[in-house]
Amino acid sequence: MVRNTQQGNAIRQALKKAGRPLSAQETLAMAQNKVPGLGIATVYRNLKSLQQDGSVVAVELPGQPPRWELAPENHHHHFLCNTCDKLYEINACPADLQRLLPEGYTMEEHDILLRGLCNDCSVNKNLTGNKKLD
Amino acid sequence: MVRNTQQGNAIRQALKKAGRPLSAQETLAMAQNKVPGLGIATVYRNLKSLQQDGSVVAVELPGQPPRWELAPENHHHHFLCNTCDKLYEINACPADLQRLLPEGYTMEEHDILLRGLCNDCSVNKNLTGNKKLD
DNA sequence: TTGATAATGATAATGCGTTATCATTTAATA
DNA sequence: TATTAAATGATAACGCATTATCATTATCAA
Repeated sequence: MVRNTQQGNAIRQALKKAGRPLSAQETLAMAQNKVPGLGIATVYRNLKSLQQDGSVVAVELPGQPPRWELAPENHHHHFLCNTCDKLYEINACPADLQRLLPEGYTMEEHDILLRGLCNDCSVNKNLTGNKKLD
Repeated sequence: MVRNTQQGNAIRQALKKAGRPLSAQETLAMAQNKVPGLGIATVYRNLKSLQQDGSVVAVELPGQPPRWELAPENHHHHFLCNTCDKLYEINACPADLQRLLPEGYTMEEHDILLRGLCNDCSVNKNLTGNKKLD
């Protein structure tokens, strides 16, 4: 029998509020704003069961541990900021992927990850000393 | 002072002959055809120094350890076969990636990984009992 | 050929993300 | 409210890829 716990709620709300895939540590940090004593084991436990019931999806990245996002409604990709290391959702997809395939190959899925500077980091980069934000 | 060893040669030849990025284990297996006693530590040692001198590049994949390929001449992407798990080079690139970016974002790199069945596995899939190859 | 030492092979150790353990807490039902 | 067992928190243990260790081997300049 599944119980409605403060910790579980805080974790789900963190993912929802973030609106982007979170790492286990990011999830912990955000959910601790609601439940200060929250432990990392509980984060992993909850992410795992949310993934198993289909409400959360793991986003695998090249060369780093997965992040988790609420089960997406639409096909989409991601953008990883080289500066703040946040992962963002990109609601778009290249049109001509099939043409990249060599003869005889069959494409079943595709992973696309764009990297660079997110809006926040692009803005901050252009600020000089006397123009700092907050 | 760098020495020219059978093991080092076998490892470089394996990468060259394969023509696709190899995992550490794949590299070991292929190079052992030339040097049967080869150990995995030597594979890692050589891959690391080849990477450091720039003649080999690590290919990071989502959710799995890296593979290594000879330093590529052209920008390219990869195709991972869902059946044989081999990684292939794809010498093509989508044209319209910039348009995927949200306002204010700056793209610096992009990773693209196509998945599905390679030519060999596509062919084998369509063979019935009495039509087996080799 | 020989001597110095770079490189190797076997394997123990490491790092790190994740999971298991278990005593304690807490949600939910009676 | 008391009861029961699901859930939690602290942390030890695990899995696995990679690296360090060290005795041994093999390269190569003299």
